[in-house]
Amino acid sequence: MEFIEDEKKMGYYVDKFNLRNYFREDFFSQYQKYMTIARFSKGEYLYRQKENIQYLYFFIEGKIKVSSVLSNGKRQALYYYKKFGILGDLELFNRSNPYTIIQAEKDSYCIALSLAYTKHLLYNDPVFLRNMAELLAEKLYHSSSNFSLNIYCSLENRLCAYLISSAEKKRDETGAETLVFQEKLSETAEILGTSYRHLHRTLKYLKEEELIEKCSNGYRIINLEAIKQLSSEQFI
Amino acid sequence: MEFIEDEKKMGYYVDKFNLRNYFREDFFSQYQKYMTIARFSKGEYLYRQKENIQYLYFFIEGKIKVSSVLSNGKRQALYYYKKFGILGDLELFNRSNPYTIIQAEKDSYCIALSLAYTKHLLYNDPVFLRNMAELLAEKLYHSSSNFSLNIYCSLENRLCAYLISSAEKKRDETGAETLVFQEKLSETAEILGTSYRHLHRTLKYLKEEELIEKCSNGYRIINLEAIKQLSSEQFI
DNA sequence: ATATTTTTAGGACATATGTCCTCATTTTTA
DNA sequence: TAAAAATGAGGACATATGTCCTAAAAATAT
Repeated sequence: MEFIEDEKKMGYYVDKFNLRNYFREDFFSQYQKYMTIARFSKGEYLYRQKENIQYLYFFIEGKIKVSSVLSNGKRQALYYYKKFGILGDLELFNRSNPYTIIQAEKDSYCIALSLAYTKHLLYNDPVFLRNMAELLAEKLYHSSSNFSLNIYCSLENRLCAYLISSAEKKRDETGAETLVFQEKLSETAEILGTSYRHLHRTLKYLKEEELIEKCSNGYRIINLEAIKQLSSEQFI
Repeated sequence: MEFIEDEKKMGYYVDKFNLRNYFREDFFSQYQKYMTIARFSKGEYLYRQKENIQYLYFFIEGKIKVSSVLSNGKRQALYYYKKFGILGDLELFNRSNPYTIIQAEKDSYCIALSLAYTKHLLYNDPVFLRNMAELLAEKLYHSSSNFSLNIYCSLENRLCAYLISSAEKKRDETGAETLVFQEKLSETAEILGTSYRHLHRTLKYLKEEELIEKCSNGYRIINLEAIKQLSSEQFI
């Protein structure tokens, strides 16, 4: 990690992502003293297992992977940060040391809030604490849903849910707008907790059933309704 | 739910479970005005989906099941409250309405804190908020670990982890202390997210490998080391 | 432009797990 | 105590998913 001193850019981000909203208004100037822009190179760790947390990060740009690690060395990807988000909430409040690794997948930028001199203030800042509780509640809900989804639904269902959540609108040759899925398949397999082989097999089924079709750089969704039905609309 | 007015018992529980520690000391008397003992009959719901949360509960006694519901009507048990714990944290902070059902499995007692008149105070009580954040962080960590465990480990591994966590010390005929697992198998299958059939098959394997043995009212662990090894020591 | 690496594609086979049954045993209810 | 219901036990078979390989296609480096 390297720090980038750039007050102007910093101010820009503070406004863009409404960072003031995360804290008590009258505390903010205190916190601001300990905020810097941080840059992580591809592959670098933001937090490692059993390390004490030193910074809370507001993710700005790049791509960051959260995964848990098993003793056989395998990693289960839990989440990817691609849009704005907060990193370190779990680590800040969880006293036991979680077996989680957070690593930059691309060069990434965050706003780092050093905890050394601000922790006591943050622990007495109800706005911040409420935001953290909401964030954690949201992540918990996401994690529980995911857990149930994994237990009850076959990969076909989970894949459909994932297709919907990560496909993006693109124009095809004819100029029509369609949803196209362009993630790397190995990464998708990791997120879905399955083998590449099986993911591929399942994509083939969906192709054969004409719900998706292969296109130059990914898969195009051609029967969105059917995919929605197969996906997590499993949840009431 | 029925309320039980019993100031004496209430005071006893407040002390026994250190409920004062969950709040700002000088706010506590305010909260106390809105606390009562609540009794739920077997089968009754504490929270249902899409209902607004009215009480935060401190679970005292009985047994309460948390589960998520899929559209096919199936429920995935997520957690059982058997010892002291707090209910409603997720519901209090999660704005979206989660697909979660919380139901008493046995007649149960809680201390109910009505939120109608205390919410604004709780939202400005850093001690409470910090406790909630810690609780949510712990639950999130538990849920994520569970998720990874489910994805990477076969039922044999998960079952071993569960055996360890829920077996209890008992004396056998000779007076020696051993660990005995006495949960209902159908319930265990639900928690582990598997079919009764497969759970049973897996217990049989463990029996054949002489890690456990059938005893009058459950299974006795006879090779704890081996079970530990198969279990979540999967986690580094 | 060619060589090298990464990604996509899929065959063959083994294993984990689910569904559906049947029956014995235990617990609960009448 | 007898009848009914719940729980435990397990056979047979189908399906989901994993592992291991091999090869084509695409992306990247030399």
